[in-house]
Amino acid sequence: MTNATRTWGGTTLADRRADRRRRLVEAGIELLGGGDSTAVTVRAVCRTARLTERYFYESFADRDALMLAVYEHVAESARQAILDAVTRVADTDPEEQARAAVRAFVELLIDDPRKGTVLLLVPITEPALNKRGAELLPTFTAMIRDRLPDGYDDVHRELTATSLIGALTYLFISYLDGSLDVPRERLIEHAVGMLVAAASPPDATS
Amino acid sequence: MTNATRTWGGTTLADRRADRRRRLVEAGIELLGGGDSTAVTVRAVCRTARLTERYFYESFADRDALMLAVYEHVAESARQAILDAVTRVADTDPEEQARAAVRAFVELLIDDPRKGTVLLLVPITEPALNKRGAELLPTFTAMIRDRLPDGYDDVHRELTATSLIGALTYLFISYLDGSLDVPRERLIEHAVGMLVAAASPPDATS
DNA sequence: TCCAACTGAAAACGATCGTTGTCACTGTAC
DNA sequence: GTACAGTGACAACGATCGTTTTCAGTTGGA
Repeated sequence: MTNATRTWGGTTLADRRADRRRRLVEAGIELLGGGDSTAVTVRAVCRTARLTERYFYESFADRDALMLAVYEHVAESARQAILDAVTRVADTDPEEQARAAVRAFVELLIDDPRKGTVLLLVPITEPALNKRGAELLPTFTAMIRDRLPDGYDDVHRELTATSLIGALTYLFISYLDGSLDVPRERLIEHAVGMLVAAASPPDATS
Repeated sequence: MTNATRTWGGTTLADRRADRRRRLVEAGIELLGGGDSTAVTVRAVCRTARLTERYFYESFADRDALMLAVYEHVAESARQAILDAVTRVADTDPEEQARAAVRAFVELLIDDPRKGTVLLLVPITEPALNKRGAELLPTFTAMIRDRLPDGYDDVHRELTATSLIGALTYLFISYLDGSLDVPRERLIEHAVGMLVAAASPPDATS
């Protein structure tokens, strides 16, 4: 049996367990960030984290549990980054808030492209995440749909929100893998422009 | 040694070989259409095609060769469907041509959702296709980029074309997996509307 | 000091995969 | 009818994977 209070090497068991878990998740990000989810084997994760398989199953029931934890960890950091950026400019107009959100997201991807890959590519790639994991994009879609003006019917709002998320996702993916070679500021401005245009109420157009 | 002219069961060797290859590709579409590329094992393909492994390697050097052939087959059918639809209305205005192209593509997806999955989802999923196979989306992107009005600079056109492809792709993916529950005609009209709006020259906007 | 908890490395197990090889059988040409 | 190309079912091989187990060493509390 284990003893959570007993100290070992200056730390408690719970601390060491948490540290090992953190290293495993970080190793998962590192490997999953390469874009090839088949490279994320239990052995590779353990080797990257400099741990043995025994400690893998100390923190995760199976490989899928790690996948889920990795995705959730990255998604949570993205949510936090966006939320922080928006609340930091909560007293400005909606366009400025959209700009702050997009900028925070893009800078997160640039600071750590692995996270961008995990966030945008892996939910589609990995069967373990197809069902339970890929809830970030639908969440964003619903957020945008609910912020669209009332001038349109529900179908139009759903179509517009879905289109926006698809456009933003593909923009970021292309920017990440280098196939979209544009200045960062132009990318941000374009993304913000689409959001703002969609948020403005309909006037003369159909 | 083989003898291509000798008849067997009323057909020549070349005919039987071609027929077996066709059945293998069809089995690949069937399995890959499920969205899980790991389900496409050599054994599963052969079982679906009611052939044995020996005939698999008669037509394909290895598993990746089949993957490529499946993708190319589906992509070619999509290209043909779009091209046929556009040429059929070659004498109408560009908006009507865009409508015909989108309608042809959407109807292809509806007639055979497996093809839509292969076309839109698999190039990202399957490592064997990440490099060589996924050339359909960049091709479409370039096609759209070159058809955008001259009023913008190259960066804007690149951003707009990429956004459009991303939006269309995600729209179709969402429509295919049922998460975008809208009437088919609305989907087509929305897609056409985006294309037409992007193709119209800039006026008062930046 | 002694014992039990903890650690690290690696072997082992069963499953599945891609790929190749074997073997008995069937239809066709001569 | 005999030899042989073609066929179909399946075993076999080596590799890799997820997962479990073993085992020798190390650390800290009693």
